[in-house]
Amino acid sequence: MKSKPKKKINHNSFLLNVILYGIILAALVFILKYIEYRYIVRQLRMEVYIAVIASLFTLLGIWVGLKLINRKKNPEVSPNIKINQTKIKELNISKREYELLDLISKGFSNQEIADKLFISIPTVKTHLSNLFSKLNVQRRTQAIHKAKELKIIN
Amino acid sequence: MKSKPKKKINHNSFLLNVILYGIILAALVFILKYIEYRYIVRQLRMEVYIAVIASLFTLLGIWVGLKLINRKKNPEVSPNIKINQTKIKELNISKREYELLDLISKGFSNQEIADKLFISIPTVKTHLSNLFSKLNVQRRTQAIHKAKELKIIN
DNA sequence: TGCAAAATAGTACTTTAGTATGAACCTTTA
DNA sequence: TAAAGGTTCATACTAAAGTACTATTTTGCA
Repeated sequence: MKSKPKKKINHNSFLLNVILYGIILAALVFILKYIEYRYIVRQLRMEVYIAVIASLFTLLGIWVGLKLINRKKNPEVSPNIKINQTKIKELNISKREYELLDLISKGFSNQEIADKLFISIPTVKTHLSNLFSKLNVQRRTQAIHKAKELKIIN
Repeated sequence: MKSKPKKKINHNSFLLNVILYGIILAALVFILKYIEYRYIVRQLRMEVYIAVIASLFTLLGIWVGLKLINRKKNPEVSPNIKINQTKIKELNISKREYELLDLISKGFSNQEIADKLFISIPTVKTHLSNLFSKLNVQRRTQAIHKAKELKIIN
């Protein structure tokens, strides 16, 4: 085991890990077969045999599960959370309102939003006013804070 | 299997899951034993037998691994990033100014901040005005956005 | 101890934000 | 086709935020 040449894994390729897992699995099967033929009385110790295999492969499975999770987590870079679309619908926030919510969270003023979206300032105010009601807040900063808490914006 | 009374799991207790896993494991072992005595020619199909057990328990292990991860992940709430203290010093943001920055990011108005810190509104405005200069912004929403980008607040 | 930075406060002003109300217009759908 | 929801705009307000000074008091540190 120790004399086995180290396989260097310097990039997190999914395929590599699958292959590695396959090799380990195959190796374990052969080891078990080997043990079977040498030490185990076939009929009597079946339960033990099963338990050993089950435990080993459970651990392997846990390891694989953790690996898979890490693969998913790291590329997130963490500040980007999946947006809770359900909550948005639940609060009856319209597409346009959500658009404005996103813009105020980026620090734009009503004037800048109006220019950006080619609408008038009163329209911006109307949208925001409605949005604030739906979020149950009074100020844009509160809206931003609450929206982040509810995971409806990043 | 289908007639089995549903076990309602309404709280995510660790112990419960461990017990549940134990039960499932035990059940699988028994099922396998049963299959063994009925359908499998003992000596010849050993490899198949091992493969089945290994696969099943690997899947179980993956499931358990994912469960364990979820238990660990959710309490993280994830948006908490390490704050870049260096950047704060670099921008010459004072302790009080940083305090105000944190409060505006939580949606508080000048009046609320004044009440909370037992200072006057003009003082709040002075601090914020100075803070905005240092962050090179004009509005509190911009300040919040920029501060998050610079990782000096969460 | 004395100085610089920080914290506090004030006045006066401009700008931006937010509320309330009414209304027109456009899709979508019952 | 009429109702409903969404988007748009307007007016007239009030409230909050932000700027630009000046000035006093604290406080940390060389």
